Amino acid sequence: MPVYNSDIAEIFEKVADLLEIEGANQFRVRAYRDAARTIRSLSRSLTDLIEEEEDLTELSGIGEDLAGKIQEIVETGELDQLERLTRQTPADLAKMLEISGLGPKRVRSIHEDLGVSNLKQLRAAASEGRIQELDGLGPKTESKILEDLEKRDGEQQRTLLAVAEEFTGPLVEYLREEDAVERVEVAGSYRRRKETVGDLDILVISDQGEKVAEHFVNFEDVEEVVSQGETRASVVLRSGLQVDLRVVVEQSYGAALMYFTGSKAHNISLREMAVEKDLKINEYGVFPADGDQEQEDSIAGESEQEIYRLLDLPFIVPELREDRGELEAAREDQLPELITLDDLKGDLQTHTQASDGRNTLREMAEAARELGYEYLALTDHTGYLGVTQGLEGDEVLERMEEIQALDEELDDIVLVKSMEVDILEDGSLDLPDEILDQLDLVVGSIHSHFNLSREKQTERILRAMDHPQFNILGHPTGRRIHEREPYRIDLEKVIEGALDRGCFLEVNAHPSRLDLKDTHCQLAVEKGLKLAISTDAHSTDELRLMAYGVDQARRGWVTPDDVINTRPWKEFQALLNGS
DNA sequence: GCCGTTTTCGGCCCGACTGTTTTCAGTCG
Repeated sequence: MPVYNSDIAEIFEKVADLLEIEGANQFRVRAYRDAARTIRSLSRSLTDLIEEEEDLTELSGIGEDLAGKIQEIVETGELDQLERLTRQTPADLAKMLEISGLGPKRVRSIHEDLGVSNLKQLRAAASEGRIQELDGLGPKTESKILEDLEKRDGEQQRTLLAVAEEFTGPLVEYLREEDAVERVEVAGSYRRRKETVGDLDILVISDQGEKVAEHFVNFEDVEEVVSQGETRASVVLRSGLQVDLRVVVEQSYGAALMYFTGSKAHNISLREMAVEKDLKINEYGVFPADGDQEQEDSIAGESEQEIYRLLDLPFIVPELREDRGELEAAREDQLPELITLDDLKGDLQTHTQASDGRNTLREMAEAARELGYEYLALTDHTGYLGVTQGLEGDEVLERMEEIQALDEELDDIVLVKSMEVDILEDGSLDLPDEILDQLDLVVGSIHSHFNLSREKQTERILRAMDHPQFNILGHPTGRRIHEREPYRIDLEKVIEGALDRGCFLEVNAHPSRLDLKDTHCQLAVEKGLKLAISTDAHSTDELRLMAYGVDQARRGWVTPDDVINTRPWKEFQALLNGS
């Protein structure tokens, strides 16, 4: 049973929770959390790194001790320290940390003074009024705990970026209606273009914070006001999405935008760099470390550029601000020139009415032409999938003739004869060779037998890529965010296999797929593999989803050169033919 | 527990809001 990075990160997070409740040194707790974060954002598996005898202490936030603990987890699947901790402190206490308003101190006191060890007992204690008897806690906190416990039944989760965007427009527009509002920016993971957002972080420039906060909490979609002050406020919308508002004056715009964009890890690293230069960064600006904090003493803060410059760094785009090596790269002037939407010359996975799409071939072609594409691959499904009414045998050949005919008619866009071919359980392709030979582009995808072992699934994909006509592996891990886990594969082997065979991996741009994900893109690029960014559009409207694929690729450090469909048609064609 | 162009010991990002207090601890982002 292989141990995954996420397993190790989870163990470290549990250790951190329990240590925190025990009242351990906060910096020691932070070390475990930092390590967990580093591990989660790693593109390579720790199991492999250990196998190759790499030095784990090279990783940021991993020292001798934690490297040893990682080794222990990889070898035994568990961590002795965690077992010991759970004997002292019930592991269920950690769940109480998730209740808003409860941190380690309060959880500890509730446990020690009331004997409460799990959420059920917490609910009982709260409804019996025993919580408010404790020192430093009162009736308000108690009723808030009860409220949160009730709400948890409908488990809140992160919101897809594309869904969050729907809520953002009207809210931003509403904020602008208030005269005191000079400028509105949506920051946070939204600005970093993360695939999901936990909440929305909105920055407003104004010198009348209180007025703006008041206007904000009166938005028609607000269900609950969590907090409200002179410079910040938090609300929960009817959709369940939390929105945090922060108001600062113009002179602090850059500092506040940086602070509110995050990531938290990136900001902490920046602040540490500032400390080394005897400076202090907060959301109002950059100040001398020991000086006053009056606004006029600010050395920088109006723009993000200015703050980076003060730290001898070039501007770092929000998508890279994850503390995943961007600061080191910036210091060495090695930041990648990231791909943009404009770089793409074509879409390489689309569907029409011929299988499960909504529009006709012609409608798709015209929509792609309007987007300014040079080429478009029409990749309807093959027959294996009953539900999608894929094409078989002669139908495929007829289809290719249709594509060719329309291609000849339209002289300003190339229509690529292609199919999304099912990869069958044994790794063979769902079309006979003589038909595959007729295609200009083959996208191979897995749509069945998701539960094979990691070895078998990897082998299946490698065998499919062995076929000389195979070009692009569609949605390589098969995940659907919040809906379906990725199938188990050894992605590193798949990437190396693709390199060996002259194949490419897809970055599927659909907002609920985004597959490859950001760290996978980064791994592929590091290994020198080229990617295809495709929408998997099932209608003309969905061709516009390309932007999400580009966002994801940018988060994965992808440059235009790393992507095959940034090439003009002739070059692209040559690339497919392996030259 | 990690880490080092002042350090191998002594630091470790920074501020707002709430609820409970009567000056602040705890929580949160």
